Amino acid sequence: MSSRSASPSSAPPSSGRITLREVARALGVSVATVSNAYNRPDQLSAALRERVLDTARTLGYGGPDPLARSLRRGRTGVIGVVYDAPLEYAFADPAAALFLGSLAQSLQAASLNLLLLASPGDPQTDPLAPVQGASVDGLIVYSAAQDSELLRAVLARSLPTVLVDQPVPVDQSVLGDQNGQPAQDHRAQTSGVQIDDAGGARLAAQHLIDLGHTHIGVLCLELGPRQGGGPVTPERERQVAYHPTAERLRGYREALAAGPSGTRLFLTEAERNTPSDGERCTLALLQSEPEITALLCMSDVLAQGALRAAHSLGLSVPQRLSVIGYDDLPGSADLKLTTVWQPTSEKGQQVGEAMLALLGGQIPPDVRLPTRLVVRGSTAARPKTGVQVNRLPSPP
Amino acid sequence: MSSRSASPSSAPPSSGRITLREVARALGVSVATVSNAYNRPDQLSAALRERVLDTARTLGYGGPDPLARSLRRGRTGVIGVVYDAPLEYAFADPAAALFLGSLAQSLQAASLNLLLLASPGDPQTDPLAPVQGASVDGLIVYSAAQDSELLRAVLARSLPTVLVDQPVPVDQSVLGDQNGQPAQDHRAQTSGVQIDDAGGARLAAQHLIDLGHTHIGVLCLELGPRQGGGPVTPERERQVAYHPTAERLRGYREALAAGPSGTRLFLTEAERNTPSDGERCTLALLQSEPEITALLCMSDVLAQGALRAAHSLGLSVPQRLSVIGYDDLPGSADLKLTTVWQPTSEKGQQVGEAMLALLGGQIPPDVRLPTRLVVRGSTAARPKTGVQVNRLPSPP
DNA sequence: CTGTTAGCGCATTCAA
DNA sequence: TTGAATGCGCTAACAG
Repeated sequence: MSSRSASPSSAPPSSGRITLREVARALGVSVATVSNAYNRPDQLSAALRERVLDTARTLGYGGPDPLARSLRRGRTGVIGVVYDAPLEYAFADPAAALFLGSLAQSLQAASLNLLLLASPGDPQTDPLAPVQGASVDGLIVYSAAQDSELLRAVLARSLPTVLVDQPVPVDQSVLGDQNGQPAQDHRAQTSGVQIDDAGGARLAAQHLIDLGHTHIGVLCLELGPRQGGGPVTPERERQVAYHPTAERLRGYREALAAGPSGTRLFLTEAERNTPSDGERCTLALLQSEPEITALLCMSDVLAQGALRAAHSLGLSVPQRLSVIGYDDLPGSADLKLTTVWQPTSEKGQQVGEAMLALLGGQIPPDVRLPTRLVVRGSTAARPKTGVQVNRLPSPP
Repeated sequence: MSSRSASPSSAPPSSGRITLREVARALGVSVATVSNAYNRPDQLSAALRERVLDTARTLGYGGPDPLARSLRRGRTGVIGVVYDAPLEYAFADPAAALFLGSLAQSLQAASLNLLLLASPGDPQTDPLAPVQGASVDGLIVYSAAQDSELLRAVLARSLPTVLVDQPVPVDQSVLGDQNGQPAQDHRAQTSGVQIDDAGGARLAAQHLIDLGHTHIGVLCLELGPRQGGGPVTPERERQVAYHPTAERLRGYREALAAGPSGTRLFLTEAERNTPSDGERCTLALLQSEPEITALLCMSDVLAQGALRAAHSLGLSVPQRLSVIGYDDLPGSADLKLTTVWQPTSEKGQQVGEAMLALLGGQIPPDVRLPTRLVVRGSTAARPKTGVQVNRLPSPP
């Protein structure tokens, strides 16, 4: 890759980058003095310090090497954010972007930067390599399947860790120690921040039930990593790997159980959290279940696709089809989307603060943030029975 | 912060983290062997390797310390992305998110991760510290004011660098060397990827002129870092610090110059690239210039705000007010927004590839990507003269 | 195949 | 105030 000479027994300022030592030598002072000029100005005279900084500039020395400094100090000033999906569409989700933005902001206050760690889509490379090999002071897990290798790898690093929208595993065996030596208890360094996923979902489903809907479609986020999408069988539903998905589903079911019997849910799983996938799922769902008059979407992004599908089908919203999202993205108001709001920015901030606390040696309590139903224009009472609800065109 | 004992002359496995050496000692082998077990499996017998890995696990050793490894190897596997704005709203811009996503994806192919480097909003901390102190193999500048301290600091690091939507400075003096020692020529390690900002802008303005509009409002992105926003005076216009803003403005002006005389532009500057700021600017602009029948927005985000403003003012789009955006975000199609498309994802990919090339010691040619006008439903011919175009309600 | 050695570039005791 | 010495934890020669 590079042809840099690697001479073990080398002449001093051989190639490329200038070091602190060379600056010291050029000035005839010790390395400690130069180091102090940068790190402890009070340890030398202002005049000398000025001289040091000056010749450093002259030599083109840009200050202490961050890497060496980190090694020596034992801190990197970097916090890793772990995704279990390729980053390409971590960013495609506005809710994720929002979260990251506020997280970054709260960490910046402590001069910490964010390192994005994503499992590569490429199955060649080890998906654990990023978390295992990152030089970071702490790790934030944005969404990892429960009981996954990835989560295990994160906890195995025994770094300050914050789990977002995901319970902190209590079982030490996640660390997979098999011999006598007990693994360190990661919980001392692990904290969690979650929203009331199930509660919000319950409110959403309740709202539709109150409006008289009896056949309700559900557009699910992924149930597990790299699975297919499509209709959700009961078995599949039992082994949901992503916690938010599981919780929202639970919320929907709870509302259903509390409502009039005879109401039914029709579940379908999106492959990705994108509008176009939401559209595709909606089309498929309405095709196979024409009696559906309302849709519960696990994200506003998916709901946006549902709205598109309704439009292309000529089904007016909310008269013929009610749609509810989740997240309440900025922009959802323009769409007049009824949805479940979650405090995305605050979540980012709380995560940042939890990390800061952990870094400071404290153990912050787990945080649980509320959700709310925001009723806008995309939901209405179920169309009267007897009317032909969905006139679906035959598939193209 | 922590009470870790720092004993210089210490007993071997004192506290906390296990090291490679301790694993070696526990096994009675040399450190090289343990290192090889991780890095060069072909250098030892499978059996021994297994034994090594086993006892490592037993001891709770999670593999070589990434930091020390980086120091030794001279590579970190991290690429820094530099913003000149607080990250909190770097993410708020979907175009930025899209770009970052595809960038991350293309870098992941080479097992590189992205470190987000933003100048803190907090004026206390040194805004250059992040770029100066980041342990990275390369730097990508997403948007920095021309001739800024920040840009200088980036180039001063003499790392492989890719400038996005921004010309590569040719003037060596940006490095600010004042003494005899000439600074290294950064251009050997610097490459640029841009879009045809001006061309797209020209098409947009041309489109409005062709439709007969004569009084055109312009919603500008920030002209320079941390400035006020509001009406743009000619002086301000002459010293635009952000290259894309300058180029788009130039494109608008070019179309104007080529069109019928008498057509006028009314410029206003947004403080931030957000819908609500776009809305605010639109309101202010239409208030002070009621003859405006069309708006050129420098981003779709701003255009979205313009649409909102038009809606709240009761001005129908496009009958009473034409609106053009810039970027063509996913979602803009749903808004039926006429806009200038740019290859955001491809840009990210090209930037990634340029960085990879630089890292490989090559010097990739600068890349220039095309833009296109996408005409949708938000633009139409200028309303007939004589009609009271804007009946503005008095300000609330 | 395995062990020894010499630093990567720096921050920090401690003695001067 | 300043300087000399000691690793942070690891990898890459090279010698055995």
